[in-house]
Amino acid sequence: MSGEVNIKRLAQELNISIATVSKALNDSHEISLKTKKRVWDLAKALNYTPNPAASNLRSNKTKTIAVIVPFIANNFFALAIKGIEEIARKFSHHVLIYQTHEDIEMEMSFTNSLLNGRVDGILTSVSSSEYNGTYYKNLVKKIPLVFFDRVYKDLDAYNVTTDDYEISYEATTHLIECGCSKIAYLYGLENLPAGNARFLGYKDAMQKNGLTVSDELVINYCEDESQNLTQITQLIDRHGPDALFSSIEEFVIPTYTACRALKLKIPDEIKIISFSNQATAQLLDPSLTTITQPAFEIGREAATCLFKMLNKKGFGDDQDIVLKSTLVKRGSTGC
Amino acid sequence: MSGEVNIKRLAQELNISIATVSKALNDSHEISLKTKKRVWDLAKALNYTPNPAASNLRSNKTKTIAVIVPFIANNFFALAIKGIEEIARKFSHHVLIYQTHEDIEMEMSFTNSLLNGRVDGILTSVSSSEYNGTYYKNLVKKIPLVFFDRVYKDLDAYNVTTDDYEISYEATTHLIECGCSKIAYLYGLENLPAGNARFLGYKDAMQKNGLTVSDELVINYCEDESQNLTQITQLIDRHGPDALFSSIEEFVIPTYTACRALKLKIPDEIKIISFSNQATAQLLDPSLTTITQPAFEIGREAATCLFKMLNKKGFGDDQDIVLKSTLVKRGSTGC
DNA sequence: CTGTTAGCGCGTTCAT
DNA sequence: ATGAACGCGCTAACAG
Repeated sequence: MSGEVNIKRLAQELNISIATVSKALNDSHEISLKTKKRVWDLAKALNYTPNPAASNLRSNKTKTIAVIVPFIANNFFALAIKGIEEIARKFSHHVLIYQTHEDIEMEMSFTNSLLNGRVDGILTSVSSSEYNGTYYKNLVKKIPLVFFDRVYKDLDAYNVTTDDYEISYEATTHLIECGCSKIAYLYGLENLPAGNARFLGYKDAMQKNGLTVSDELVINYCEDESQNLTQITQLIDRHGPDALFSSIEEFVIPTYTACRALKLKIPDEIKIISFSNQATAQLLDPSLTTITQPAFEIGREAATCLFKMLNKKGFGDDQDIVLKSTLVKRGSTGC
Repeated sequence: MSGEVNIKRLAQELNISIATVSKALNDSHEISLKTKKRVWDLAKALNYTPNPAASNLRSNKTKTIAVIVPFIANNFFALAIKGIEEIARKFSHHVLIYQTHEDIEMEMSFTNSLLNGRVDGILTSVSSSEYNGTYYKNLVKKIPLVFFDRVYKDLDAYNVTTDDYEISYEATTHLIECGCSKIAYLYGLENLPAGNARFLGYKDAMQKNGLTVSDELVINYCEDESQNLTQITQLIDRHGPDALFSSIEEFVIPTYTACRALKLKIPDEIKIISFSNQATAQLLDPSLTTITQPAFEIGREAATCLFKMLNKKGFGDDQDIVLKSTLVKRGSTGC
């Protein structure tokens, strides 16, 4: 019944002008309370909701933000998105999702398609496949943008990250204190600041403790998952490390699979530590010592940051928000 | 530079009318190829993209779909969303995400906010907290809607589900063939067809094999996770089942925690089987026998189904798409 | 306090 | 083959 219900319709039924209805709906102070009430009541009765396209067109605001991530089906990003969604709802905004599959071409294609006013702002965790600083340098001038977790440094944009260097340093030191001296490093996110910082934290901790960092003990993540298993198995076979430091969660399954296949006792014969969420860790026995990033909070912080930009409540001059990760010590490091 | 670029601007620069530009951009057959080329070239040169709000307003199409799920940070839904996003991109559509936290009020509030033309269609996996058939009965008349995984039956809407009954029957039979006779059931999604079907599959398999289904061996999922652990521990303590059938992944961690605490050897003293994704199962040792739903494919199928509706390529009269789950047999059932 | 008017950018008549 | 004119639903400037 009743076709579409818009302000015109409300105006007709109430015998007042369209403009008055519009103002009343927006609770303008230049409309009498009596008129407002009449409008509100009818609006509610007819289940009126403003047409978003029309008001976007007019106001240049979409009440929509976009989230661009490498993957959705990933513990970290799924949690981050959850956080973003909750903040967005608090600000009555809608959330568009895009996944790049680590493909920078797709990433650019998505962001470009968002520059025509489809969204008010963008939250992005960039692809690790390649580094295109100049592209983003231009982009941040065109649309409010916040980087989270996977960021581009030196860009005059807001970054929400975690203390990758510090926590890696701490974790490595922990392994050393547990008696390890030959610690292999499973290197992920090599093209990104986060990956580099993690590796640096490991290296510095090693050197600080008089241990040598050898290339032979470092494996780089390979998208072909079976390759990772092979690499890890070979590394253990050939060099017999007494610990494995996995810098990304993707290494956890191949690491455990390799240790099981080689019948290595964890933590007696080899200790393991990994960046990983808690749920994954809880499933392992003996439980894995983890570095857990506050993914949910990162999402919330990043979104909050974006909404501050949108509301032009320009905050301090600090463009970097750094959240703390947690080193959750468990059985697998044996202390 | 150059302010906004819209068809007006293109028209001015080319000294032709706005209408011609509009038609050229839409590749209308009433425009000469020569003119089209000029328009396309300039459009590309100026990086023109149509203003979505304006074209939505005019065409009543948004090229956007909404996905409503209970949780985002959940293996199943994250994978389903991944599938949806991929299909949406294939059809050049954007994807809005909403999470209900199993709250039916929020669910209704979201869907209501989408009825004013913000999206072309909705994909939803409904909340398990309560059943509101009449609400959805009306809703499906107002907007193209596809239910996936968590559906409302008898609604004259398209449903994409899995073979819950059959796979539960199969899994229970497998346990029985492994020698189990006292199989406890961890009941999830009690308010939904999927939950009921899973339970029924278990019950039927039990009865078919002459085993009794006792209330004492059934636990209902409790949102307070610690409660689940307590319940499971007590159940094992008091009734000593020889197998646990977990009907939702959320039961896996408390189940394993309980068995570890009670020092029960899996699978020698107790066998475990659970609905769960493969990644989770791989982390467990001895590995968990799982019922794995094709989450990614469910997402893809549901989205494909929605786009068929949108393109009015009305398909067969079959409103239900049922995908097959997989029983991945592993060590934990001992055969 | 209320109404009139003029667009926002685009697509679609209907003329020419 | 091209253009003029109108309107989608809403907001904002200005008048009264």
